[in-house]
Amino acid sequence: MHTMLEQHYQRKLDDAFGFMFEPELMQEIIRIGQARTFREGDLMMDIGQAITHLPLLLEGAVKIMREDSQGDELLLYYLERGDTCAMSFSCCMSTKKSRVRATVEEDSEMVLVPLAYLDKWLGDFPTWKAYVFQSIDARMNEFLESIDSLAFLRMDERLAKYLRNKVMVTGSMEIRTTHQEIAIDLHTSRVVVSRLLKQLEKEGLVQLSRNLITVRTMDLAR
Amino acid sequence: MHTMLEQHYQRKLDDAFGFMFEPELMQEIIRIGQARTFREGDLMMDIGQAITHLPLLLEGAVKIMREDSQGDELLLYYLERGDTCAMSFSCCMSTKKSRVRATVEEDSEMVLVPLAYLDKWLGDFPTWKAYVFQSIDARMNEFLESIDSLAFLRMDERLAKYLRNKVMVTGSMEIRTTHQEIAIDLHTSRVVVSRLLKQLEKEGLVQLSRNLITVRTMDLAR
DNA sequence: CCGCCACTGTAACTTAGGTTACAAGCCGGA
DNA sequence: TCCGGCTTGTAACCTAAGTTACAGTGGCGG
Repeated sequence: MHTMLEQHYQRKLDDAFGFMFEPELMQEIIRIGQARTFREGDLMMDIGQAITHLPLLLEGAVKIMREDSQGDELLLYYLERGDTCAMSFSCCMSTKKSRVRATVEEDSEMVLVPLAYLDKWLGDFPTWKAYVFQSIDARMNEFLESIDSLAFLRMDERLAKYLRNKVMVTGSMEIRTTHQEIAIDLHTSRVVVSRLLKQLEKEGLVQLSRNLITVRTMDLAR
Repeated sequence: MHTMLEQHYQRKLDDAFGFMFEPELMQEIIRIGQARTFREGDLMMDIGQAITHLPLLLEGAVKIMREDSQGDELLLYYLERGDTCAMSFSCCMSTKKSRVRATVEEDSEMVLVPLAYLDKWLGDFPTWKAYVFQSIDARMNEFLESIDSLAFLRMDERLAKYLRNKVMVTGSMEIRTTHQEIAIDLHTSRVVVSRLLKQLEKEGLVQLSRNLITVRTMDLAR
């Protein structure tokens, strides 16, 4: 049995989705959804794990990664406020197993909706349908972006793009991370990242210190 | 004004989609769709071109490629009988511009449905909805496959995978193409392809001759 | 305050893959 | 039949990126 979302979450839900969903759908989400809070570093979903709910992100950031059989990883994209996992839609019709890993990048709040409702709402709420297809579109674009980067860019360009993206997602020019972290996200080695970062520093584009990269210009290469 | 699909296409439509769509939907497609035939090498759709119709493939194969601003290309996947362009679904809600190039790999027949009907049918026909989401799921999987290959495989493994895939799509162990063609699809250089193919030949996995690669075993490197 | 550990810098080396160059074979058309 | 263009093979070379090794440094816990 369900209890309605508490005020705190209702307000945030409204901030993130109120402008796009019709009131009846918002009511439905409040009635059905379960609120969840995650802390930075939490593993929200792993590869192969069964998908049972759709997350609607109210706050924070979630990092979506791919991993191969050898344990090699690659960052795909971030989910932010107003986003959801577009792959759940199609999973819900077929596999129901996650093909990606989702870890919490910044403390996050979200509302979880059981998969069963997704389909029902498609017919009931036009704004839900629009949101679903818009999410799928956004994710397909992210995939194409990833493919472009991997196929067409050199590592220094991928690094610059990564930093730019990180600034966008966090909204800060101060990137608090280690070279090792970046190496994992880009699927390269720490030494390579240090080398290329040092190059960017020599060009005056960033400033390096321990656990911190300060971006000096969004003009980062290109 | 529309004329109904002629018998020839109706039969093929039934072969490719009859088992999955309800009769009312098949009737609707026959009433609305326009049949088209393309020849090998034809450019069906280019990047930036407006999307107005959804293609339902009855026969043949269509190669989907990505291109960057410098004109560098990369093969994404093939569409075959029973397939459709999943990206059109989401395009239809937003951009309406193609982000990929579609060229005809083998002479193809298809039925084109104006985008306006996609949305309508979603509500009217459960099998259509299932097909749409299953197509999206399949394409997302292809994207993840591409990303995995680019991020985690060496060029020799990507080449082997490419050849395996080509055998699957064409249903023949004889691959009629040039090293240059392969180089474009994998976004590498002809010399590299020749080098690696020669290696595969030395290992007894393929046999090379002019404009022809004969695959000797589907065991092509794992 | 000391010692440890995580993080960073850098050198030296290796390797995959891209580039240039050229020779030779095949094939179709004049 | 001969020419020219497309295709393939291969060598020699270059560059980006991965690897190994090690030194220095900053911060935190004991």
